[in-house]
Amino acid sequence: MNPASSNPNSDGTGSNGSPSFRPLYQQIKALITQSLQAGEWKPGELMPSEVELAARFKVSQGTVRKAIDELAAENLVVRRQGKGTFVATHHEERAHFRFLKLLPDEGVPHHPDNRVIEVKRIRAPAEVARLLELKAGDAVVYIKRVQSFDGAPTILEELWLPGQLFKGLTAERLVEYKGPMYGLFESEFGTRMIRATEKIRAVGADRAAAEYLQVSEGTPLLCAERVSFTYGDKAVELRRGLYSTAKHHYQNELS
Amino acid sequence: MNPASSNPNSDGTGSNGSPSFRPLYQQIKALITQSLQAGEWKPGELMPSEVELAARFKVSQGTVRKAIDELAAENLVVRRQGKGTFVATHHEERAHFRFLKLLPDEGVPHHPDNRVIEVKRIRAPAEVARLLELKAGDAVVYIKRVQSFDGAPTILEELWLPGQLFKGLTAERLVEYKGPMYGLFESEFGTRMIRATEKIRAVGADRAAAEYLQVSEGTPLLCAERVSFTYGDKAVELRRGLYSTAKHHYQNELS
DNA sequence: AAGTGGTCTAGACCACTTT
DNA sequence: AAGTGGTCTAGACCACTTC
Repeated sequence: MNPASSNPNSDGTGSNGSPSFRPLYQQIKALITQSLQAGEWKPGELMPSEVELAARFKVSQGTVRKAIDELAAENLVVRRQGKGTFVATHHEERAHFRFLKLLPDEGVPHHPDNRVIEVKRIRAPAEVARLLELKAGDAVVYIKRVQSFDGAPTILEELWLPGQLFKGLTAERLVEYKGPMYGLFESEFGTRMIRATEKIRAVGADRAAAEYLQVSEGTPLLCAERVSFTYGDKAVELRRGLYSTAKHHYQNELS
Repeated sequence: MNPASSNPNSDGTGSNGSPSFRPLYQQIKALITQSLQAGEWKPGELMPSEVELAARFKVSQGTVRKAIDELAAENLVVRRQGKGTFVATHHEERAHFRFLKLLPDEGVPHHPDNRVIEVKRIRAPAEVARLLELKAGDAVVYIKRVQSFDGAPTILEELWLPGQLFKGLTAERLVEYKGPMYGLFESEFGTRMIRATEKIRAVGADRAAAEYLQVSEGTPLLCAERVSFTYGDKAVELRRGLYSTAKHHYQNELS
């Protein structure tokens, strides 16, 4: 029999009954993504080999390969030649700077020191609820913190997280935890950020911001409003950061 | 004969004599890139089909395919099923907004109106020369312009371009030209921007900027310093933009 | 030596566009 | 009907890691 004639799409309709053509490798990709989301393999863990997955899904290795290629391009998994494919994790140096875009004008980038100002549970304001795709009044965790580089306070950040997903999150756990916050979210709360959108503006420091960042009132600051998403494009974090750009800048690549 | 045994890399050294392994498809990719750079196929034009290229380079279609896949991922070419592969061009709606990151807070994005303030040829200041990888004192074209959305001046931009590459560039040609500036550079000067890096800061409007953008002095503005590159990672543009972010924001995707 | 991801090939067929 | 890019397969071999 000809190989391609065993393609379940040969009848012109996808296996879901939809009339439009859906490549096999994308269906496989969706299945693997579901397993990732369900936690069948945890962040940092080794996934089954391409050969195993091909057998499991009854497709050729090349088809599994193409599915994993896309997952790797989206930073959901990491391939390592000779070792295998691993579930991506925020507990890696390389992942840290993908979401920390503020770099020093001179010198090598390093991790900021964190000072937690406030953690509380509140009802979501309308604007927050809208961006997090919640109902107004739903519980959210509110976090306020300041990050410093070389002792100089540089980032004033406020976060809003769906209360449902972050039940045991307290100031203590946030302070205790060493490493990036997304690592904490991933390990302790099973919520993995995979992409985000940011809207950036220039604003003047109000009195509170000026005090936290030790600048004078009215100093121009970068204001970055971030909405982060986990699997299935579900919004799971709203973050508003005020960046002092006296000795740092927001680095971006256009391509 | 076994197919793979005809791989010229089988001896463990690349055809360039380097000791490290270099996949065939990357060599093909480099050859195609050279043809793009040399202008063998112009922006917007149809390229040879995968079958033709495979014959030309004496490799399988799959190998050419993988090379073109990467070129498409880097936005150097555009694939269109049933039609062929085309050289990417800035004369397309889709390309415009890849380098125009400032979007309106509300409503649909549209193209700005341009007002050219100044065009002159000068000797490159040290800082400009450094970023453009020129010698200090080399000739550069300096451009200053204001861009408006709905009649409201929003972007004050200064540009520095290597004089060598932009010999006939005058204010007249800049004003006459309809469409995005990168389109002009591509068609009239044979220089195609393919990627850029930006450093973004918040600054206060100085007196000149305040006047051009019709805001009060000291108003916080986004300052975006862009270095653009053409084939071979050669820097070909320095651009410093001041953005009024009262009704617009810089939109970015993190992934 | 065995297992993994990575490369390359050859061939078939599908989806889409144009003739 | 013919040509293009897109998908899928099967098989071989390479580079790298581990045992």
